[in-house]
Amino acid sequence: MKDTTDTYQSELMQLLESRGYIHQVTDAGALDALAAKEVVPGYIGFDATAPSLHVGSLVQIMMLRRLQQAGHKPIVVMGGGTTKIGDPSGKDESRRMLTGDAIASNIASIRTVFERLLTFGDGPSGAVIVDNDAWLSELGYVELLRDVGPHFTVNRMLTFDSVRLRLDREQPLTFLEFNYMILQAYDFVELARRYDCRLQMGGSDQWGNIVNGIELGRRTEGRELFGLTTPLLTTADGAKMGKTAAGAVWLNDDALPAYDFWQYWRNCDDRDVGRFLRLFTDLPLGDIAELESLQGAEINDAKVALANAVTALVRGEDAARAAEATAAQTFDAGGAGADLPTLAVGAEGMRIGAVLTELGFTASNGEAKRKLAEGAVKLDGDTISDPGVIIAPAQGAALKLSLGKKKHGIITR
RNA sequence: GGACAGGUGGCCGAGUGGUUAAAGGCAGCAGACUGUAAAUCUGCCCGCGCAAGCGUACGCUGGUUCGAAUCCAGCCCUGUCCA
Repeated sequence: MKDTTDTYQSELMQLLESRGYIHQVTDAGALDALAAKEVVPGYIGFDATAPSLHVGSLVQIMMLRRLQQAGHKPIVVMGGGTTKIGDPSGKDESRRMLTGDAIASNIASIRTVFERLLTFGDGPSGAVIVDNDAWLSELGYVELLRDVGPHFTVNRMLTFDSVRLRLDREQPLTFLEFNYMILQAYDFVELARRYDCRLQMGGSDQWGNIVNGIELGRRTEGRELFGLTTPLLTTADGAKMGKTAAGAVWLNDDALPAYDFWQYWRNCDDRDVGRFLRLFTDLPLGDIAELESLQGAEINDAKVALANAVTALVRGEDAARAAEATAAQTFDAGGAGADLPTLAVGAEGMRIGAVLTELGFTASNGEAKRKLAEGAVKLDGDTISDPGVIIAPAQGAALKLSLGKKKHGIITR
């Protein structure tokens, strides 16, 4: 499963392997051979529990992009149907169920990101997006039992981690959730029927679900299907990707400002730069090797390149350029860039603590006062420590308010 | 159904009647050092209030007491063992 880069024939497998996407593959040799001779439609399923996906899902999205770059057909499966059930994997508790309306609106919103990263169309390698609710909700119970039921033994289902963990801990696992793995397996088979889909990809935690689909496909359709998982992505200091104290790093424009998105990448750990460049940008491997080899402070150039490239992909070129320009003005020139968060106050001004909280720099008035006392707050470069200060910019003027070195905002009237 | 053990701040985990907004650790924020990195050291770390101060908080509900996270009763939940 490793060190096979040289032996892969297909562009797809070479691309995935060389950029670090592959954790496990069901039958790497056969998949390689298939991808070398024909267009392979492949899919990844996405959750519809929130109006935006976050950085934690970006590897999967990029993998679909790679699939398309290698000439194959990416299928985005929105889990409208399965979201009604909730994947029990990796959780102790049941997920709350969403209404159909909420799911539909989440899907519409999530879709915008895919439109940036994939090329949709009817061509052989045109991306498609489908909602598994389309077939799952029409499934007849008796029909499903008869077609799929005989191929799953409860004995085996009980051995899956997602199920076993709950049972071992005597936590309830509802019948509804117990069926999740069956529906996901069914998805794969249904996609094989409708789109000739041969490959399912996903995070390493999806391995069991993916293998189920492959087996179901072999038993019901007599077809060989393939599965491929990515390594579990963590940052160099061991945290899951995409979550910061301030919240998730959302992909959608309206869920997180582009400047903050850019900063997330700009501030990544030195040790992550090369890996992230390979996974999340289209830069050629040669360029990446060069950026990665930068030492000391120069590695910051690589971080900027990373932030620019990822932001351009996910948010668009303009957003990336604006974010970079703002960062340069703010950090290098000590000024204030246009992309910084801005707050307009009335003629009567606003107490400084309230301004900090309003900008989202501090969580409460109390925290704002503590930061003032610590000497962390600067107004136009001058440290402010008196919580009684009222900020009231003159008409048309703009003041730069900073908390620490990284959080900067603009106050206008 | 029975017997034990336990439910404390974002997480882990001390605390068995007052001096406890609650030790310690992790996470987080800020300062120093740097490179908007890591590591290290230092400070902060429930909310409201300019402030004096006030309000909430130790599973839930009631009780004892001048005073309870700490004692009592009932209930809910979790873990381990028995049936």
